[in-house]
Amino acid sequence: MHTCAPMWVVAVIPMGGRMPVTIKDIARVAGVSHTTVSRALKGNPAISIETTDRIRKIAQQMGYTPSAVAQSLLSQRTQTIGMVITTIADPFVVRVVEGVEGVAQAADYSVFLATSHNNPNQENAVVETLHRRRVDAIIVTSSRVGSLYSSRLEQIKIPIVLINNQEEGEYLHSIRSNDIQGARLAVEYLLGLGHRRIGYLGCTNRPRSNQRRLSGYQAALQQAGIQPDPNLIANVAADTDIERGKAGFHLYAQAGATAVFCFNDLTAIGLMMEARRQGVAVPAQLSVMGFDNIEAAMYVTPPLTTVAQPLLELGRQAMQMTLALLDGKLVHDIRLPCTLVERESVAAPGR
Amino acid sequence: MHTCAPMWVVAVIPMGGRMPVTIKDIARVAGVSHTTVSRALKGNPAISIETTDRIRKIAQQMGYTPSAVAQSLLSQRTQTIGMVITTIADPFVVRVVEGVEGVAQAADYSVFLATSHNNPNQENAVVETLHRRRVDAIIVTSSRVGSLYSSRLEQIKIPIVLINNQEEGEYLHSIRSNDIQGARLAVEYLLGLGHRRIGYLGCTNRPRSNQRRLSGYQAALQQAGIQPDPNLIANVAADTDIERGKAGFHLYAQAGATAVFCFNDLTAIGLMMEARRQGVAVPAQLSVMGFDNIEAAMYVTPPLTTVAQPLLELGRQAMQMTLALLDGKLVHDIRLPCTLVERESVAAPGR
DNA sequence: TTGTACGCGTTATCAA
DNA sequence: TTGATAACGCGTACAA
Repeated sequence: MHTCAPMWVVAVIPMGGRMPVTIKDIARVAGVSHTTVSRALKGNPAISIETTDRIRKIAQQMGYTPSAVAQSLLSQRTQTIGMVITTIADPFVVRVVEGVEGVAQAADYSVFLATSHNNPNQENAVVETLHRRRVDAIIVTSSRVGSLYSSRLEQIKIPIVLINNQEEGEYLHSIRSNDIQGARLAVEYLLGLGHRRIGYLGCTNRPRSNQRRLSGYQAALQQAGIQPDPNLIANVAADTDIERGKAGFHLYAQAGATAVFCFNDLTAIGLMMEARRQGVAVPAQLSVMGFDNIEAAMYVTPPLTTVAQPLLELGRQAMQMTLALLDGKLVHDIRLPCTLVERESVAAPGR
Repeated sequence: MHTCAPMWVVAVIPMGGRMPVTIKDIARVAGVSHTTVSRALKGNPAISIETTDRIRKIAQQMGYTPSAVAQSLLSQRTQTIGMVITTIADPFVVRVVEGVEGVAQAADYSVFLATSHNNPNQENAVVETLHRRRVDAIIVTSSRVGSLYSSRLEQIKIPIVLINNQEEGEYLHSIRSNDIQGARLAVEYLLGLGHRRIGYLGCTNRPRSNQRRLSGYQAALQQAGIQPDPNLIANVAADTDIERGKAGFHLYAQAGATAVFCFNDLTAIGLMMEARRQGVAVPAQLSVMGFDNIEAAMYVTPPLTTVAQPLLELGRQAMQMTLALLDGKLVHDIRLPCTLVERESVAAPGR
């Protein structure tokens, strides 16, 4: 009697359950113990070549993928890191995330994204969640808090790397760009063009960075023999960076600045928008300098002259530092220099 | 004999190992079984009030956090989803991620971020990694491939939600904005202002969306009794959207368009940059219309008139759909309408 | 060369 | 009211 079963059906592989296939499933099909399967898949030389091949073939056909969950439970390592950010809506953050993710992926680490919305409670909550998930390390960007949950972080004994953090901490590792040097760079450039009445438009929600940039600004002025004028310095509280920038227009209108150095690019863009609305030409009547070099800085009119923070590099090195820490290595904090990006929003002061 | 032990030291709580504390550690300290600890922490009414309180206090002091890894192994659920994106550098993607993450966090899900760089191999690799980590579901944005790994996705029997995907798939769920309607909206607006020679500046790396927007463009023209002129249609291959936009300037220069509808905002911005460089005024001589309504569209000069894709909403609803699927509910694909955002890069054609 | 037994941290079942 | 035991998927020490 002739059946229709084709020659090449060697074994009937049962599939179609909802659960992922495990080494036990493979073991059952292959007629060996799950231990043998485990060894075969890892290329353990103790297992005969034929068995290994056979098992691998079956595993492939059954679409087997090892469970990182089970492996983690055993190894006490999840190959996972948590990235705590204020909000992904911040273009500053985006580049940093990009840097972290790239290095992480290359090192076979996966990244949990967790946003805190600059809210201390939520920041505590996400840290707690990450710990529950047993991430191997945590990277935090631009946190205001730090001190708040520090006692908790003492208990969670995993590497913590802070990027441009606003608080100091003993047991934490940090990496940041050199705000002071960056601010000096900006102001020296303006001075070099002949500006004497230079404004500083700062913020209130990132006190530490703001303070550093202000210091750099003041240092550059003093070195040039100019006494900083308080009227030319404004730390504006506002809902958004753009709003802050618009609100800072008085530095030109009232205080008579010929150039304004802004806390960040979005603030600078806001200032330029307000200037245009008021019919003030940038840079002919007012020079505007940003900080960060976000992507949009290239596209605005005029293209924004700014201080570039090495955002991508900040993220990359943060992840590299994390890997080093996970490797048990000693690391020292890192401060990356900023660079000036000359575009068209700054010119010599009008006569 | 008098010892120095102070009265208030009720128990010596051993701490300071590198491993996180487990319920067994707590059980040892409390002098009960780990089962009791588990029950007490979960508020099981079988455990006496005092024992429960005592155990909870100890757990707190020891800084206990349950291991999601162990819980996942048992429950076969990780409360985790994977988000596959091309690159976080795309402002389009950023908003979508924001939407997904917000809803996920509220539902107590964590999000793995995985970038594919629009590279099919890497896309396969990240899907494999996510499966290894036993994510409960996967959300993919703007994938070109889809078909490539579909056979693999058949084996991984978890919900897959595609956002603005470029390929069709049977067993996949999808959510996207209505490209055709959005494009019609744009072109009808231009027609209403009196434009007759309207260009379309498209791309090659997002064939499906591009085709849909082109269709909408053509439909609007035909409905107005205008035969689409092939010279006014350009699908430009370029490294970046900005480059594509610059390259599309010939639609004005050679083909004599009075308005150009661009595939996306960055393309439109590139076109405006080139126009400015060539001394062509936007919108006086050339109207430029974008698509997406990314953040930068507000800041460029002139502010870009564009079609808003509901990016945040796309992300939100994708995650909500995912939650519904995880809940075993039936869902149907979603198409969200686009809206027109009038700004200043479009005007009536010059006489 | 292969299999058995145990443990990772947690929950569920059954027994006391 | 509490405890012992098994199980989730995997890897490893030890035994055969």
